[in-house]
Amino acid sequence: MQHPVRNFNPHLSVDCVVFGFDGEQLKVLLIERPGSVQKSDRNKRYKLPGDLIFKMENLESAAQRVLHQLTGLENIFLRQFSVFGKPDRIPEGDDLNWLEHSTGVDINRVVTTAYYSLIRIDKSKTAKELLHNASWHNVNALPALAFDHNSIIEKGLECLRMAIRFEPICFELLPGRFTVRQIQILYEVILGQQLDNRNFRKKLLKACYIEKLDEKQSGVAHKPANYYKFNKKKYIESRKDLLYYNF
Amino acid sequence: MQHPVRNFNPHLSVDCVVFGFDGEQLKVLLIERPGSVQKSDRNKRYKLPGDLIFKMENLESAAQRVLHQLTGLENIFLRQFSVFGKPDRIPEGDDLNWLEHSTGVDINRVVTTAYYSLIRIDKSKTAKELLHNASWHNVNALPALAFDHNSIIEKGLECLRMAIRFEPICFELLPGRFTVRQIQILYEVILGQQLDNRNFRKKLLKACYIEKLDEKQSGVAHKPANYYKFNKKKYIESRKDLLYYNF
DNA sequence: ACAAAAGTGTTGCGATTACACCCATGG
DNA sequence: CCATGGGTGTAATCGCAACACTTTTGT
Repeated sequence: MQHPVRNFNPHLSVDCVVFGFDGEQLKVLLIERPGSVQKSDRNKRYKLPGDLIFKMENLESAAQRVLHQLTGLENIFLRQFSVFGKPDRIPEGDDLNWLEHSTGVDINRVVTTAYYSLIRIDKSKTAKELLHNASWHNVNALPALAFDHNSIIEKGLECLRMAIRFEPICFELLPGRFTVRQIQILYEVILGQQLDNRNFRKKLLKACYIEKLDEKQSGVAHKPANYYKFNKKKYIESRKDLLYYNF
Repeated sequence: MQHPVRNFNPHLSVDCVVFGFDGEQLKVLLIERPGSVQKSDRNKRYKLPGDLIFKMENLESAAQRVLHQLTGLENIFLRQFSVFGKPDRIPEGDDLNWLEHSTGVDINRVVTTAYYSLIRIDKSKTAKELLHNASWHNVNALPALAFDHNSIIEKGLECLRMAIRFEPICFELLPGRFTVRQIQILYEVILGQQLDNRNFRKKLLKACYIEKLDEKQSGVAHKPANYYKFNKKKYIESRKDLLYYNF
């Protein structure tokens, strides 16, 4: 938002649902709008990270730009999942005023392309280092957000749920080495359901791209868990001879 | 495209991949651009049906509008599947010239929201009744299209393939009553693979929303096939107690 | 020794696959 | 009576779900 006004396309934006996992809960990264704390929309002072795009900017680049500014990371895992373009999605009044004020652009309608993004909380700037107005929120306990951002998150989460059934993208949320338990909890919080640990383990470990490391937890007051890593190359190889449709 | 120029939003369009099924092949509806037959882009004279959207128009309404003009149908089955927004997706030159000329709008970049749509060929206007410049093309033998429309179709088809594995949306492509064989061929052409007819039949008919009718084919030189219909109400009912995630 | 989480196998069931012949009709 | 596609059943296999106890460590 520090860019010259004339470079923005006033009709197009991107919004990012940034998921993170702290080991227990699925988190979403929200921005607190600076000017909005005072008034009646106190309960809508949070929004998704996002921005208008530059006139000649790629949509995905715009999303990467927004996330880079926010987290300091590059090449973030991003997936486009929907477009939100109802003419009234930005209600007249405070939301609109804020947007026009903060972008300096006369806006009559914005279509936003929504991405979800998976990042490792430990790799991104820590809470204190994040831009002062960004913070992680539990996905199950979100405040009422600006614009239609609650529904964008809802839909993004649905798409994430669908996606993890088919592709091992969860690993984007985990540190490079992890225990089976960690992934299981991650699946559980994303799917919103408990999983049987024996069956989960079997299913997970039979995948050739999950590599057992020669390292164990230490300093824990119980049997230490083995560490594993995700081997992306093997995964991509294995996809080649995978038949998709089991009809 | 017969609307006053000033109502268009010059940055936003919708494009529709309209699928149809003639009993043998999966078809896509393409538009022939009027002015473009003469020159070097003779091989790119086809495009997807689509249009810029009005300044205050809903994206999906815009898609419905485009399809209504084209086919005469209302309430067409539509599903948004992606956004295409690379700044260079409309190459400088003929494509751009044509677009600026035909819309009367000065365009520097268009982001298009892509929908796929399923229609019953028999319900839509017949080939002769369709706007003179629209025609059905075999999805496996498409010409080189304008803009990035070939990749839009490709992705739309992928999404359709994914979708029919989970939802009985195929019926949108079939007449109200149909034989098992017809659906099987439809699945086969969408998935691009042969299916065992005994297994297919079992799987299909155990679904409670496929209703056997008291009608048979007549006038065929073999055992006449029974007709079935799709009961949408029963389908929606049955979804309620369906558990999605079989993890 | 105790608490706490890691790790391990088996069995039954339901779903999926593979596969070949008889049936009803029109010509 | 023949050609054509419609319609049917079974057996083997695979994958999934359910389920409880032993192991390893720190305190």
